[in-house]
Amino acid sequence: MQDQIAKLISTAIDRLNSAGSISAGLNANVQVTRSKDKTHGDFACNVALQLAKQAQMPPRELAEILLANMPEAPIVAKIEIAGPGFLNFYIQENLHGEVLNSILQQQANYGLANTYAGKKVQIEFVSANPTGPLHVGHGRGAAYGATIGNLLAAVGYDVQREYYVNDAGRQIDILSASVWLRYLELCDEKFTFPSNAYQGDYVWDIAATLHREHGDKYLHATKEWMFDLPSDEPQGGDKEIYIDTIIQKTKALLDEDGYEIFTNCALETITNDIKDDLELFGVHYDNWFSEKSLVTSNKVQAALKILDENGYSYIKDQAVWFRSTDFGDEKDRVLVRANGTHTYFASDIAYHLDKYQRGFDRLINIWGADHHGYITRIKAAVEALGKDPKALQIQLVQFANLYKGGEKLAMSTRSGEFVTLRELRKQVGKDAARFFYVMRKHEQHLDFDLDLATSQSKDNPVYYVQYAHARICSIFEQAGVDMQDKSISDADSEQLSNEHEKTILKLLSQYPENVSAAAEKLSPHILVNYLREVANALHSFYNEKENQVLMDDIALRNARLKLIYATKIVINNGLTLLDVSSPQKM
RNA sequence: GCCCCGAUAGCUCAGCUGGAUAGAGCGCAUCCCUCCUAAGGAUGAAGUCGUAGGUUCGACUCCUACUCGGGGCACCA
Repeated sequence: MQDQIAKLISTAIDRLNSAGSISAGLNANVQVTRSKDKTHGDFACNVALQLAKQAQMPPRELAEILLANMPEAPIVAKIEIAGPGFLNFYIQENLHGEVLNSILQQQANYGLANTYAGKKVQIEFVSANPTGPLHVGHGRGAAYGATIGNLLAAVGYDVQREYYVNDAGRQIDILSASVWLRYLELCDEKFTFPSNAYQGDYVWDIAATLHREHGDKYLHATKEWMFDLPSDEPQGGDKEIYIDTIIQKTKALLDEDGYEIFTNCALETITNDIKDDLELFGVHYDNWFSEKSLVTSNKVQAALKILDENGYSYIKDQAVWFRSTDFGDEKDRVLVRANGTHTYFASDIAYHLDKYQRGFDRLINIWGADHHGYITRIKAAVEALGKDPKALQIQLVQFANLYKGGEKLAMSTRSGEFVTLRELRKQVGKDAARFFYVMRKHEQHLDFDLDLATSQSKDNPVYYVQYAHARICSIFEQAGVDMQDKSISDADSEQLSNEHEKTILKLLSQYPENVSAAAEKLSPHILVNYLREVANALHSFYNEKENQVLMDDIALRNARLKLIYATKIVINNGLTLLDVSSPQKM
């Protein structure tokens, strides 16, 4: 409808230009917006204000001329000029009810668009290190990424959701050593656990599995390795140096095969745990990409070679550096350390090269806000590899703070005292968690109120929206009418004439544009706010006594059933995009 | 020091790529079930849109400086 109106205006402008009645040729991108205020009609256009200068005449006068030159259109009831020169469009009354027919026909497809049909987008998100269970900090990225995926699919994109598994590197070595040490403790060895090792209980669990399967096979008495060690942090030493030494000892004592058994068991256990967690959180991936695979297939080497060939790397202090300052970075970055191992950055470069080679039209990375310093360097690398950095979009998600009883809950990963995503899900449920995580703009800090998320009242936005859906189902149950019944789809929507009904009709017609706006801006909160508005309109309608749906006037009753059925479809479609359920009963 | 995000009603936040009297929820005050789930609804009070300039016919929205929060600046990932 907006497009049709925009066309009317463009036509008017074209006519003026070709008639030469205005000295300067007018040139504008016509924007038609929904009127905020009912007294301003359904749609408004400010083009006369924009073009006033070009046309060298007062905006109101220009608006008059445009209006006079506008072609007739059956959908428009009337056009008014208002305020400083706005053109206000009123849509034919009977057209408002048309939206119900299209919703009932399209059902789950209502609101979907094919704007980006044929385009491939990849979204990489969460990608937490497989060194422990997901915690609530990862939850927001997971919810955001999954929802963005749904939204982009809704506007036609072919979406691939990917998790980059950091199954190589130092963190994994720390994990393997941590497991081995716990294993030793299970073998009744006594020593002080390193301060920088992974402390969580899940490490014990993995160690227990290995101990059950292999008995004492990998036991080495404490005195075999507890010598020539630097001091740990609590003793005034460096915890990093200390743990690195422990890793070397672990590798030496276990030899390659034994070490691999510990690493693989830890990785497999934790990765499966993460996968389960995400599945239960309604987050599904199309691909799990292994960092290790980049190493074993020599893709890291290959990527570094390209950088070198393009003249963007050099050797200094026995390390290989990337000349990222050529692309605006504040300093050059190390690719290969003096000790010969490549940095995380190096494999990440290879990973991004691989993504580009897989032929996506668009790449989206979702990172925690703490990684923002990394953006310049990865974009620099992409450019140095000869790829277009503009195809890569990095969305930063700010932190979420949990509140309970008005108190902020603290959390830290390494200490093992964190709230896991699993605990959160068990406490507030998947629906509330997913909804709350995307309720706010992603670049805004999020206060996640656990008490509110679990409360069963209108204060809780999830319940509020879900309840609207349940209420509608309940009315149909009371009516004893099947939603699919022909009497509903054939009902005459012109029966719907009061303010509550009109408000709902208008809102329902706005669903598609809300979906595309949310997708366009990668902003699920737009959809969330919209659904709250729809729920509000429904509850408001419901509470008015004269809006009683179940009544003797069959024509009006059926029209209202049609209205709320369409509302149910829209709420369900919207909640589905958020991976939140639409209960029939509550 | 440099970089990113934020600052809008007492609180938590919207405000659509500048537009017509700045919106919602909570909280507060008053009210609404012989009525389809009160897990709800209605009405009202409440804002110098962080500060100071600038661009514009028009600025919460764009630009500059500053103030205050949060985060980041590794041969960690």
